[in-house]
Amino acid sequence: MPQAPEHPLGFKQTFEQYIPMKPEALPDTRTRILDAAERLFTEHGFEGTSMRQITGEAGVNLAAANYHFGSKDALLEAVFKRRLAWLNSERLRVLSEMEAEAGQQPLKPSQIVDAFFGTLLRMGTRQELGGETFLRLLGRSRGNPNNLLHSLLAAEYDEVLTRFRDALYLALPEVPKVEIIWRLHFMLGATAYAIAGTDSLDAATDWQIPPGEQARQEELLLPRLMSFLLGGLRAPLADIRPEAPH
Amino acid sequence: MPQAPEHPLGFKQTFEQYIPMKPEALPDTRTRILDAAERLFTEHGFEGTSMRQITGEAGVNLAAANYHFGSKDALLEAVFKRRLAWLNSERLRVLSEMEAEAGQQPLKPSQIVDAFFGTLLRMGTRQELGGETFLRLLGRSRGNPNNLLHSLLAAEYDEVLTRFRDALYLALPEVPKVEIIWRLHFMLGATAYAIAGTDSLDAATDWQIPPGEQARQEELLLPRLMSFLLGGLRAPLADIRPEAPH
DNA sequence: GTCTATATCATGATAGAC
DNA sequence: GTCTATCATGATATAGAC
Repeated sequence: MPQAPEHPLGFKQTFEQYIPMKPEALPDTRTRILDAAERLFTEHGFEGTSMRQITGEAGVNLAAANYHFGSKDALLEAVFKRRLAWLNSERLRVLSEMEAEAGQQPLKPSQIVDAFFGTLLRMGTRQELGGETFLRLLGRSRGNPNNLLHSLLAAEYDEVLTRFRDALYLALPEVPKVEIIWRLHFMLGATAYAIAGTDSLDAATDWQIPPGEQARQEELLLPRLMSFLLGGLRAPLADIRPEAPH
Repeated sequence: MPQAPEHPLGFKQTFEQYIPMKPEALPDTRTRILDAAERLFTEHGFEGTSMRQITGEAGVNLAAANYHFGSKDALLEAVFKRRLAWLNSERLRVLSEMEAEAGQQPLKPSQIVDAFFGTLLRMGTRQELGGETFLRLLGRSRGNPNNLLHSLLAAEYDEVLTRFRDALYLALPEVPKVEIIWRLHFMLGATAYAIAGTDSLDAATDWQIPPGEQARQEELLLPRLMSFLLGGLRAPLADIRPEAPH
């Protein structure tokens, strides 16, 4: 057996986890950095992750990250854009397809909610799209006080939120528009929290669910979330004393 | 006019913002540090805030913070415990009072939900309890990957969540317990998101609400949130093919 | 209890050889 | 495009005078 190469141990181990069989199947440097950053931002947050950790896990040189992305901020942007571009265009595609099938008929609220939130949750099962890792990262993004991240999200979500809001207006003509906006926010919150999955916090709050059941419970998240969201979306309106007509 | 004292400019300005009239009304050093940390953690996050910023804003010396709290981690813990101790004991008090009034009758779900989430939102209107600032900090805490914070929250929430979960079991005997747990999570998420209030993100998502209306809309958050939460809590159960009886 | 001064270390970024 | 070496900065924490 040849000796292990003289790389520092950390580098070698990390490098090998990317090439279990064929070295030529390694993703390129740029992609390896994005993958490592996605995973580490999810686990330790943006401020809690250093460029050295990222490049160490990716098995590339520190300077390579700055060569490819220019700065840590720009890397964060690239991490989110890679996934959100797919997610939001897929959401729009599904919604448009539903509308085309329905012809002049208005869509059902459950269809719209599924096109938005179901598309998101199903993305979490696809490894090539970031899977659970990106889902958790996205679920936590609102809690992150990073300004760059918020303006990025605002820009990436602008079109898709407008489209889905308008679809809900049409599907629920009897509900005041301002109430639909509020409830869309509440739905975003319930979903973000559900996918943010923090082990230590969950350990204390997932009481009474036997460990063997956990995996099965996970795959039932979508139907449970859907029924909760739709119940909230169509709940009787709060009794609000109007000062101006709606 | 006497010359300004020879303090560095930053210190003097920060100091004066605490004593508009009577110097003897200044909170003590410990409290000033807690207040400054609470505000800065809310605005820039834990990792994004330095001890120098905190002590600078509090108008105290850097070494004083370490003298009083020992470390930055311990300061974070103190910031949360100060508010959560009040909040969760108040929640338990309100729930117990309701149960005593109801005698043998089960509580209505709306009472339980209000005791938990209404107590939280009403806390946000009381400046002496941290007001909006602490509410936003708490709303973002799940997105924060800090391990210390999560174990702290898990410990602080353990008792109160168990009590409210059990109260919901009694109030909704026809709903399987596992479904109640899921829906309690969804309610936590919708509420956390609603109070996390991030200006730049809200700017893009609070579409179509005229700026003059925003303040009035804010005070209507509670009834709107309550009707959404109750709608979700009591929604028809998802159609899940059971493999084991509940 | 509060201050000054400082020890010690990790960070993001870059210069310049190859 | 990738490396080594390094710079400049800012972080937490503490020693020790008062």
